[in-house]
Amino acid sequence: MIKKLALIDCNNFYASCERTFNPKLNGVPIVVLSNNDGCVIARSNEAKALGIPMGEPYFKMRDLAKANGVVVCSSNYALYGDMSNRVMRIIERYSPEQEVYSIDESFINLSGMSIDLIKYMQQLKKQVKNWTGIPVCVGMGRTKVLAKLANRVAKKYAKFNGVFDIDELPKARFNNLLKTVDVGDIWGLGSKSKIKLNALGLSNALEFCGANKSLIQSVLGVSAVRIQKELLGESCLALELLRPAKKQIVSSRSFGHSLVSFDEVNQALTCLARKAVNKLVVDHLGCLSMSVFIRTNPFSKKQAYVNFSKSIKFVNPLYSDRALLPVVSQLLRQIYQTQHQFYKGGIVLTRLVPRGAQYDLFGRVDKGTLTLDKASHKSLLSHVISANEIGNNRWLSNAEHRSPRYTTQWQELLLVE
DNA sequence: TCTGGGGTCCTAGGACCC
DNA sequence: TCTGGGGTCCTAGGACCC
Repeated sequence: MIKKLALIDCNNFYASCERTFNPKLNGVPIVVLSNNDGCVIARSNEAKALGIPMGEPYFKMRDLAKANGVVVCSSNYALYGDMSNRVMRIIERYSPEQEVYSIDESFINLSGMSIDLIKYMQQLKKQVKNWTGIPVCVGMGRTKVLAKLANRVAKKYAKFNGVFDIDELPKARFNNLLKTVDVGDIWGLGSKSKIKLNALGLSNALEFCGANKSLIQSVLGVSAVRIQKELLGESCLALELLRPAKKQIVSSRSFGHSLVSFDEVNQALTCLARKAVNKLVVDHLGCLSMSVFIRTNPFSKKQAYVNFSKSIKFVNPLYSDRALLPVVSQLLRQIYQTQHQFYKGGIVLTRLVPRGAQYDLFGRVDKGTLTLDKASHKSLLSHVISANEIGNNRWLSNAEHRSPRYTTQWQELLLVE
C-alpha cells in the first residue's frame, strides 16, 4: 500500500483566531505578542509583508506598527487553545488516524484511500474555514518531512488553492523544488545545522539529499540522517496517535519588573510552582525531582548575566502543593543572592511518574492531600493559598492588548447584535 | 525603559562497576 | 619506564520544534 500523510497547518493561527472574533481585523496587518508583550510570535500576511520578522522585540517595531496601522494583540492562550480543539475535532473526521502535532498543526493518515485526495482535502479545508473561520493549508507526501515541505508549497503558491501533494511531482520538478529550499528551512534542521552544512558546501535541500550519509551522521547526528531519509521518501518518523506521557513540566516567566528582594522572587516562584503542580494534578502524575532557576537579563549591558539553579530529588514521588511549595523556598534560599536583578525564573518538575501511593516529604503516607486534591479538582480556579503566594505582585507581567476570552469566559462571550 | 514559554530528543562525558 | 577495557547509568547542555 502506498503511504500517504497529510499535514494540515493553520495559516497564521493566532492572528486568524483574533480575526474570527473581530472581523474588522480582516485585511488589516496584525501581530500577536508573547507573554509580557515581549516579542512578536504571530503575524498576519499583511504584517509579514511589512517586513516584521518573527520573534522581533515589540519595542523595536512599535513605531513601524503605529505608522502602518498594525493592530497589536497580547496573546490569549485560552482562546487559541479552545479554537485549536474545534479545528482538530473537524480534522479527525477525515481519517481514522490523527496526530495532533501542535496547537495549529495535525498530521493524518490517508494511506490506501482510493479517492481523489486533492478534492477530499479541499473539502476539509473548506469545512474548517466554514465552521471555525480558521484558514488552513494541506500538504501531502509519503513521509512527514515531505508532507511538511508540501505544506510550505501549498501556502506559498496561490495556484494550488491551499492543497498540494508533493508525490505528484515528476522527479525533475521535485529536484527543482528541492533546489529552491534552503537547508535551514528543512523541518528538523535549524540555524546551527545550516552553518555546519554551509561550511561543507551544502546550501539547499537537493545538495543535502545528495550528501554522504555517514558524513551527515558525523557532523549533525542521527536525527539529521532521519530527515535526509524522509526527504528521499523513506519513512522514519511514525505518526504518534496517542499523546505520549509528559516527561517534564515547566512553569517559567519573565517578570514584569526586575526583582531584587528575596520575598518578591519567592512569591514569583511559589506562584509558578502552583501552576506546575496544577498541571501535575490534571495529568495524574507525581514527580521525583524538582528544579528552580532564576536568571538576570541576558540582554542587559549594566550587569553580568547569571543563571542560578538548584535541583532536589525525592525518595518517593510528590504531587501536591502542600508537599512541593515549601521546597521551592528552601531551594531558592540556596541560590538567591542579593546583588542581582532577576528578570526571569521558573520551576521544572522532572522524573514524572503515574500517580500511585501518595507520600509526604518524609516518605509517610500523606492523607491530608486527598481532600485538598478533591477541592482543587472541584474547581480548578479555587485553591488554598500558601502564604508565599501573597506579596506585591511586582513579578506579574503586563498584557495590555489582550482580546477578550470570547469562548471560555461567560463575561467575555461575544454577543451578536 | 522594553527581547516568550513549554516541550522533545540526542550526545558527550563523568561516575561507577567488575 | 610501562597505569585496562568494557559496560551501564545519569545528567547537563545543545539543538530543534511550535
